[in-house]
Amino acid sequence: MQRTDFGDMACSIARTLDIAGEPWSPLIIRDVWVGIRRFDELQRDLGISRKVLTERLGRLVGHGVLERRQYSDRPPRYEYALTPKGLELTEVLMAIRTWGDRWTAGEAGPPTLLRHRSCGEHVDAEVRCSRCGELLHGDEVDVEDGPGARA
Amino acid sequence: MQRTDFGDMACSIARTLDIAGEPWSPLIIRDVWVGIRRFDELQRDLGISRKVLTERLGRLVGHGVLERRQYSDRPPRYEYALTPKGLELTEVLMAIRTWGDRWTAGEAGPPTLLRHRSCGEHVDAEVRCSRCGELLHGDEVDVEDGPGARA
DNA sequence: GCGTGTGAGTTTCTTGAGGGAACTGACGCT
DNA sequence: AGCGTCAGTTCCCTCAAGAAACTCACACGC
Repeated sequence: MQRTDFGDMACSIARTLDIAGEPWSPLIIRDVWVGIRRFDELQRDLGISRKVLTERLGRLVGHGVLERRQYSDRPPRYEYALTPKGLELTEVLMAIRTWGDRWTAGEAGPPTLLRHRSCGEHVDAEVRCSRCGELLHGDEVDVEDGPGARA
Repeated sequence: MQRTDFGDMACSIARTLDIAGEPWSPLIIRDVWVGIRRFDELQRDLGISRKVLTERLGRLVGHGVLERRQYSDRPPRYEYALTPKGLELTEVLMAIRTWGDRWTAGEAGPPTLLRHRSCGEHVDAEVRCSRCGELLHGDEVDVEDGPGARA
């Protein structure tokens, strides 16, 4: 958790960051997404401190992004899985990945490829307009107050 | 900057977070995007400490996401603007906003509306497949190693 | 039954980033 | 001369991140 609380700002970006924007949280979600679900696996893969991992997992579970479930009774063992809410966050992660591939990959090329099962191809995520389907660019939209403004 | 350096992980998400994932950075980019470009405006709007704002702006400029330019000669006054690299990050912000609207807005409704100039409507950002154009869901893709894996 | 190993955390300690508030410096206004 | 504005700096204090050791419940091999 950051020092400042983003959660009660009247901004969906700030509120999302409050849930999943702290350092490590997006990477934890990415790992769970690609199948790294157990505490020790996560700790090793990320190089995160165990204390912080505990705290982040608890927070993400608390916000309904991850679900903790027991996969062994004796000994008691747990793993984490994405909830539907968490699964939708992967769309944001894919958009981030597109940007990172474009602007940070360099000579070596992208570290990962995404294969879309329904079309079978290597694909990228694109951000498009929900009405006209065109690519949505930041300089082609106007941000206006919505009903939930000034919370 | 976080304690741990995400920049040299072989992951476009981690690298992107290293550039723009620290606390406050996405909100600074959002503000510049919607026209809040000056130091004092940003400080007031976000409630961020001036020290941290200075540091974040410098970092974002250093990574080529923002550009600092003088808009007055005497007295010397500066403002910040998105570079093309920074402007593309707004697509990520719009995807984040979609998620936040869906999962955090509640009764009051979304704090902001996005009007797409080319179609004139209030729209949302959707994440779609670059090949087949379908909505791209996290559970419909496989993540494979790319050429830049294992950096 | 005893030592070893494993998974899933806790605890302790140290360091350093974030928050707050005051200060600086160049200039404009009256 | 004095006040206000913008764009930062500087200072101090607190609290979160990192590292490493410790705990606890159990399984396994001998």
